[in-house]
Amino acid sequence: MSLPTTSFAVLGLLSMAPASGYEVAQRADLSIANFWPISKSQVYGELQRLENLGQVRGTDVAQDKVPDKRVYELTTSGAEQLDAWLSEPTYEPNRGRVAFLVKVFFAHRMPRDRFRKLLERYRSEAERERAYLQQIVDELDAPQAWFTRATALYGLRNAEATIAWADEVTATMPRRVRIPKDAAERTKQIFDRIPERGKGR
Amino acid sequence: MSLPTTSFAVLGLLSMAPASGYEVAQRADLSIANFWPISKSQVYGELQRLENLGQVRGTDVAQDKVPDKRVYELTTSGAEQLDAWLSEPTYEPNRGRVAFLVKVFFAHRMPRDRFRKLLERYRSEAERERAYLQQIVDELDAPQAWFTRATALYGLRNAEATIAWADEVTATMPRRVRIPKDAAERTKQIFDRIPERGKGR
DNA sequence: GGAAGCATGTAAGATGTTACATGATTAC
DNA sequence: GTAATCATGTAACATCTTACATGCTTCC
Repeated sequence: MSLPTTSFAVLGLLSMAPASGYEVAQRADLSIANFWPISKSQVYGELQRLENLGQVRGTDVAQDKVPDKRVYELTTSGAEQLDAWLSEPTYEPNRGRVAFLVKVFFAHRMPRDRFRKLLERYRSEAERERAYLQQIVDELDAPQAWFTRATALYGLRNAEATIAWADEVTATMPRRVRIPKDAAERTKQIFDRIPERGKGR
Repeated sequence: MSLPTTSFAVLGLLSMAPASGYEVAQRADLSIANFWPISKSQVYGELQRLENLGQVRGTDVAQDKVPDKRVYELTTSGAEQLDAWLSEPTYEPNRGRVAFLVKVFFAHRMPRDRFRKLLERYRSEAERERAYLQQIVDELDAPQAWFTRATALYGLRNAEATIAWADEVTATMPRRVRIPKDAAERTKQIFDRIPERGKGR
């Protein structure tokens, strides 16, 4: 029974310093949210599960003015699990879902100009993303921040690639495309010719 | 009450030709699975919902040797909904989740060599992906396949970017990195300096 | 002094995945 | 002649998101 990535993300966040659920959620938002967002409720759920599994230990802390809280810290077992997971290769089962590509795939159904607009819009969003990540990368130009910077750089490079892609397809977009009735069949045949991945799982 | 991307994906797949749930699932696997995977059970669920909403119409078809099936087709309303969705800009709420980056983010916890290996491994998976997509892009070099090709190209360009990123970080990886105790605080401060996105939703 | 935000969390619901069921048919 | 695959699907479960609850404090 293996845990999802989110569990290990929570362990990782706790490894920085003990924290309440609220604080873990906040920390997640300020660190890994760009490539692994976690909602508040998920954090609470994970903490409970991890406590039952003996990987974190929670202690109630009374406060006045604000509600009491339960502060969690890693147990040695938890730290071990985290480290084991970190150094295992990742299968990456969640292949990137990109809703926009669904639109592209069926875009022959819409007027060409409209599609052009969509693409432009998508490009501009990617550009915003790029600028945002560029800022972060710049801010993180310090040796102790190397790992964090590397994650931002990943996003940055991919944003750049997305922008380049938008330009590339905009440039090569044909005036009109006739989709034959048997498109489904044809696509099937094409994928049948391709080995290695088309097939299940 | 707006529907998720998956619903529209199913509408799109039916727009190619009427099909049973089984066939829709198969079609999904052979077409959009690389950027929007849908499991069989999800297809059945969606078809039912869409039928209740009057966007598809199902008719039972008896067969011998194989089980009877229910074949679905778009209604006019369904086609309209699909087209409306297609030409709306996409918010893209599911920001790409990349589990590997969680490992990178906490990689200061592991020996440098081990991390190097991980990165190498990740790179080689990206390379396999790249090769796979390159094949598809090559096969799809025909005018009627332009849209499909564009989607594969997206994946290809991103795979290339990922490979380049792996090389880039491998090259600049420092020998040793000391993570200060107050790393969490510092990161917070950095993100506080960055406008526009650090803050929730 | 009312609205918004902070500091805790819980509950309900939507989405997505994995495992199961079943009879025919092809594959070795 | 057993094992895998096809052609239908259903059921159970795990994950993730959105909305709600509550008392204090700060903002305008």
